Amino acid sequence: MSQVFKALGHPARRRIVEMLRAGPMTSGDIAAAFDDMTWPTVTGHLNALKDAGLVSTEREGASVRYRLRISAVEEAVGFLLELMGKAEPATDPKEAKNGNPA
Amino acid sequence: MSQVFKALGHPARRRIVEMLRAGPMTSGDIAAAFDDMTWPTVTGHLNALKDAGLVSTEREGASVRYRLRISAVEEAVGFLLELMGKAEPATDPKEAKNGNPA
DNA sequence: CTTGTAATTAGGATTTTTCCTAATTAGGCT
DNA sequence: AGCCTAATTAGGAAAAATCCTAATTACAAG
Repeated sequence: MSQVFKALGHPARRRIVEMLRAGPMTSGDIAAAFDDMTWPTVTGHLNALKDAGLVSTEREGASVRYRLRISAVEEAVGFLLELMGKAEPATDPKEAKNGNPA
Repeated sequence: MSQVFKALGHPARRRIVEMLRAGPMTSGDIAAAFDDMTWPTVTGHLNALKDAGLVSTEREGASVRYRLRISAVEEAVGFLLELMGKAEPATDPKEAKNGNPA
């Protein structure tokens, strides 16, 4: 969970996931959209997003396609909605930490 | 927006906002809930949350009460829902503070 | 004013993040 | 093979985050 929020804490990475909302893109296309940073820097951000589970990759010939993983977004949404009182805490045995009188 | 996500990227700070969901608390009560970090460290986290707009403060005698600011949470939710295709992009006057209709 | 409690700020050591250039891996093509 | 494009890794400098102890501010009560 920390990694997801941390990943979204950087403007460049938010911009990337926004771009991916329209559909998968290759590293090159993503990197080309940033004229203010180098390709390796973009790769670094993509790695951060991947480590957070926010994107997945598929190789396509010489290129690599990055795809948004909605399920990771849903996790974060769940936490926030719960914070707003609009969702119940996950009754997962794993992460249930708070006694929530809903 | 970066500050909100960054703030939520730390487990201690997520735990604090979760605690505040039940209602406002004083610094002392919050700090007392963390036996693994010192009071100044907790203050640091509270400052981060405040800078992000996630909490507000009111002095109450010698104590200071921290209150969760739902509106900041809503902003973040808006971004994520939009990412999931379940909400329209905010009518983007640069950085819409509050004016997000439904 | 002095003392005690609540809370924050100051200063600094350590770790992590960020972002560059240079080098490298991976794949396609002739 | 050799070469070109696509993409990532390596290495390191600079900046930011983390978290401590010590000092300080804010407030209430005697």
